Amino acid sequence: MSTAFQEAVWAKLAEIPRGKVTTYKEVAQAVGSPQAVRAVGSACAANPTLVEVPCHRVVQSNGDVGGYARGRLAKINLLKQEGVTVTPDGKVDYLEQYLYRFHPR
DNA sequence: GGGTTGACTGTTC
DNA sequence: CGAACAGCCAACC
Repeated sequence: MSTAFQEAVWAKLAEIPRGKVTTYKEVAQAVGSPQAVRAVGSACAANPTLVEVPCHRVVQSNGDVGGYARGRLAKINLLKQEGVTVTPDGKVDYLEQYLYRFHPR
C-alpha cells in the first residue's frame, strides 16, 4: 500500500530524464514540502519498483549519492552507466551540470 | 495518541 | 575539509 505523498514523490522521480540527477531537496520542493527532505528519502526507500522509479537519480544536495536500497555502490554504478560522473568517494561531480530542477527560476 | 526512525539539509566547530 | 548538532516532515511501532 502506498500513500499520496509517496506516489507524488515517485511521480516526480519518474520525470527525471536519463543522464540527469536531482536532489532530495528539489523533490521535496516539487511535492510541496521543501522541508520534508527526510520524508522524500523515506518515500524512495519505500519505492516498490527500482526500474519504473529512477530513485537512483536522486542524490544529496552536497553531491553525495546518499543511500540506496541495493547499496550505494549499485547506485553509483547506475549513475555512471547513465553518463553521470561519480567520484570514488561516492559523490556526483559537476552536480550542477547533471542536476535536474523541478523549479526552474 | 505519543515516541522513535530514516536513501536529508544547513549551520557551526 | 571533515565531523558534530539541530531542525524538519512523513511513516512505523
